[in-house]
Amino acid sequence: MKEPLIIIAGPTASGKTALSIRLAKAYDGEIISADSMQVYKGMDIGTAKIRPEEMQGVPHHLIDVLEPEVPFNVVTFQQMAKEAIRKIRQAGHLPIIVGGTGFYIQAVLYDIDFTKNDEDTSFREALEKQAESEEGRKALYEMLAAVDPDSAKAIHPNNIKRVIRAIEFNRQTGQTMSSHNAAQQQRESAYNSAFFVLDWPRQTLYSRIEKRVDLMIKAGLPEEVKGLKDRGLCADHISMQGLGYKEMLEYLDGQISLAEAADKIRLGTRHFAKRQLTWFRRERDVIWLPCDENTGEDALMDMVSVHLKAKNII
RNA sequence: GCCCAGAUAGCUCAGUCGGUAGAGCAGCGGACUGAAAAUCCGCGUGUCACUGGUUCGAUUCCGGUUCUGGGCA
Repeated sequence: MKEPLIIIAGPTASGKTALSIRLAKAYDGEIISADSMQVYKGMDIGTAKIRPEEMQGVPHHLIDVLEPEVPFNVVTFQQMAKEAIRKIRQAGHLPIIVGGTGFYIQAVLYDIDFTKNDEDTSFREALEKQAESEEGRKALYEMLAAVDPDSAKAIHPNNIKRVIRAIEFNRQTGQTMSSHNAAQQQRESAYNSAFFVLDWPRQTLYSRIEKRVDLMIKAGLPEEVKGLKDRGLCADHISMQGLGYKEMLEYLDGQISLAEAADKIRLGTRHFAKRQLTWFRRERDVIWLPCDENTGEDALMDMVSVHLKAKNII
């Protein structure tokens, strides 16, 4: 029998946190955050991070584990999440992954193989340098087409980030990205899992997002980012690519007004929520939980519990 | 009250020397396997304000009406 695993996913501002706490308390669970920004210490307001008093004693993993200067990525996440699951099971508890980063969830759920590479980034840096010019980008795409035609077909030439990664992957492993992806897609879930996605009417979700962004700014997002900027964080850091952070940096640098920054955050967050939903739609075996203003927490808990019982998770 | 300029996609506007129209943004859809809150791709029918006239044919020209700016009283 595979190990049990609950996943609570959904776009930003869909109510994942509240549901996860209730679930954890009801079924002796511990929470693993699948969020690329909440891992960072000192980034609280802009990430809508759960506050310690809201945790109600439920253990949380992968929140506040890195300094914002440190790069974070899916491989690190996968390692840390697997370790957290192991510990939670050891304690006899139920692991609950909660978050909106679909890629991270998939990496754990299907135990995707991220072949270990060496730490040497000089090759990638050379490719990135080449990508600065129009001709360089063309040459990179042609390089990919020569070495991995299938990936070249699948990746748009403008998506230079993925073109570079596919070239790098081939260089470091001797395999093609396309064959690796095809193999990984065959994987079965590594767990006896229930993958829930909170699903709101689009318009309602968007107004929840707008409200949340306004609250963040009132709650002191500009000051939070000011503090990070003062300690040396800038747009080059991965942590500062987070929504709310990159726009506030522009504001603090005097490039845009506070009102413009707020507009950009609202818009960027709506677009982000849309992308999250696109990801979950293509994911296999997800259980959509329809929500609207009248959906109570109890009703949500009931829906979830029915599925968990059917899968013998509880 | 008079004069002038507008009225075209959800918004800002372009355009049609008369043959029923197109950009940006918004919105929608999609991709994603070591930056993923990142990165990238695709999708444009709308009473061309209303109403008469001229015309084979009017969103386009002409008249009137309404509304919105601006100006003069």
